[in-house]
Amino acid sequence: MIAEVIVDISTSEIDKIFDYIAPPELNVSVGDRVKVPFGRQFTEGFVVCLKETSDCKHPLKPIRSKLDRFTAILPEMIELMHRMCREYNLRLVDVLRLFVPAMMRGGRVKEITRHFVTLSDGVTFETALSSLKPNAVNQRAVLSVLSGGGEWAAILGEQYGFSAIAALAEKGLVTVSEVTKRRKPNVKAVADKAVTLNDEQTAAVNAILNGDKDVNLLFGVTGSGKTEIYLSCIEQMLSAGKTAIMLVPEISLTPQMMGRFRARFGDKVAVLHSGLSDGERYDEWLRLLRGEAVIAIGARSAVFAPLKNVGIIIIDEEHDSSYVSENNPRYVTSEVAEMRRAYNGAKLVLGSATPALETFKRARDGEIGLITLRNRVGGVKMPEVKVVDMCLELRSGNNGILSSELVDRLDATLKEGNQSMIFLNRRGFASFMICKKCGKVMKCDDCDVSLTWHKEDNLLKCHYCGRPYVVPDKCPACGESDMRLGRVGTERVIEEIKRRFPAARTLRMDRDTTRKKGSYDEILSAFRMGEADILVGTQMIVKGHDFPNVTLVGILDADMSLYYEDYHSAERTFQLVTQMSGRAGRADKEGVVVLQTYSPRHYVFAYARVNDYEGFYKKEINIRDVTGFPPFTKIVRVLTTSEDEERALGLTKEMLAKVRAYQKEHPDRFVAVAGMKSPVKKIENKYRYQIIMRLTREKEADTLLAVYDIVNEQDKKNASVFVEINPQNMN
DNA sequence: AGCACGCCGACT
DNA sequence: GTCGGCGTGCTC
Repeated sequence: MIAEVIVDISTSEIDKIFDYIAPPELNVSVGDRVKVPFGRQFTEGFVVCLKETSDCKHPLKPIRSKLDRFTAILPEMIELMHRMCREYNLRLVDVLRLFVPAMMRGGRVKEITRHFVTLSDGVTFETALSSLKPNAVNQRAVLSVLSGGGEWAAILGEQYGFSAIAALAEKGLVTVSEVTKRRKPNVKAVADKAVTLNDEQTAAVNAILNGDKDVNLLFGVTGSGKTEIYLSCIEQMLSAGKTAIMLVPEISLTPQMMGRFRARFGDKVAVLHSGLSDGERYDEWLRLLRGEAVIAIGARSAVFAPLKNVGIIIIDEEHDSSYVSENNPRYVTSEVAEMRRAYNGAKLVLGSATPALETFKRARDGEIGLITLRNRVGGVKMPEVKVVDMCLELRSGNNGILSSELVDRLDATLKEGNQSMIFLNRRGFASFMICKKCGKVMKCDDCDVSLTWHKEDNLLKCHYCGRPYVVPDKCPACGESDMRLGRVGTERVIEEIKRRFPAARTLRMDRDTTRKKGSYDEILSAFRMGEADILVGTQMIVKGHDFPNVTLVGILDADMSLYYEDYHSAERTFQLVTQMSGRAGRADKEGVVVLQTYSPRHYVFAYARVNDYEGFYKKEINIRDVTGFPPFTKIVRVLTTSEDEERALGLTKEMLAKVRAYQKEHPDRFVAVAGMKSPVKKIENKYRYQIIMRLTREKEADTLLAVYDIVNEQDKKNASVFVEINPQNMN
């Protein structure tokens, strides 16, 4: 028997299938991890196929051994690997590595074994006791503990001494057995109220499970009870003997969220997220593989959960950008979910209050089902949104960060004893240029996208067509010379608040204050417990946490994401404002949102103010259509990195020439092609150059393959090239 | 990724 | 004369 093996070394030169002899006594099967001789050493590898003959010219070497007692990779996942490699032009190994816990590779797995003591077979408490000397006090004590069932040797030993256990074992009265113990993440179940679904929810569950579409968008405002629908769907799938995968954004994987699943499903749930130790992660993964757990809940990588017979995959907050992995094996979670769904004939649910434009378009086009939830559970009202024009503030003499409206409301909220949240929209490192007087933002004439300031050459550049612009010394619209680069920090906001409200207790949450593990939850629970009046933070305070006493939400510099250099910016801003608004107010307390902007008349705010997603969608999708951006086109970025700048530049130029030649042959397939330095020129001592192109829908799959071919045929010594479709950011 | 093979400079 | 520099080529 011949085994096709993929060796666990991540280099493009080695990323191919190698044939090995599979000795019959090893009983190798597809999906096993094996140790194989490779060159002059031994390496780990994955068996991806078994066959009778090999067409390899060299003599084959035999597989040395199996690495695990179980088959680590399901046949379904081997097929998924091939599909992902084709789709995203990835390395086989890189994809396989996604399928197994990192700790398993390189022989680092340690199953914790503990010694468990029981009375030996055929020995009763009484007979054992009678055979002991009366002065064997500790041995007698151990026996009395064991009469009520077994106990861990560590616990018995600590209390009565290990010699007592050894003595009893010596006499054959007790048996010490090695038991593998699972490290279970500490998840406390929270009280799971027996909830009866309302009519809308019942209809949704029915549509998901029995509707004519296998993929459904569950579109419902925050608070419309989506989680309850998920739980109910999963419950029904389990009783039909199927398994389930529940995906949530990393940041929403809070103890409360997991607690709810644990309360409903107990040990059938396995949790997979970055907060687990390697050991916990491995054990949870193994519980899924062995079928001891049948629900996987986790962040995007949980889409690779080793579950057989998947009945339903749910992606909550479907629009969240964390579902697209940023680098190396780059994949889009919903697309992978669709592949697994198709394999198993399962259901796929995409849930969101603010779906990605592309998803909503698919639903409107009838490609996937659309299930709309119109009502909030308990009839909670959406808060009132006040849009404050910061240009007016400036003109009336307030050039601070906080508008007078926000200051007044903060004051009132403090006096009422309620809490406020202030959200600072500071994303990425890119800076745009804005006029402090009229709010004019520098944009590309060709692309209608904000320009980004490049420090090294002091130029404004368009990230989509590469066109450079000179930094203006005065505003082209109003002549004002006070142009600024947008960017404020959370520290400055806190300072400002301290200055105005010395008595207010504040908490700050951003990347700096949450660096330490667990500090994220600490800050949030401190705020929930009322230990502070005002929480100031970046993106991370946005996600679904319930703070019953928050009645005021301030959004500073809403323009920051509006004029962020990519075409998503309006969509992102809408999502942010909508979600942030969802934090203000509860059934018994009405909430207010103060939104500060230099562009008060921007259509995003007009729709966000009244929570009109569909209105926003119609407007935005039309703009995308006219300007030729996704979902009507595909943006492809070919990023080349190398420690040698000349090498990166040379490779980029070479590939650019080939792309241009291809473009000449098929002009109808391209909107634009440009080559440039990456906005962040150097990361980890590697120079970065990129080619950005926009593909029309005309034979886009073929064009993409052609681009992959151009990349793959390049000699990539001392450099690496990777292709990204619709990148989330272009640093 | 490793590791060997291979062909040129300063050392006991 | 040798030890050792790391360029490049191969791994079923």
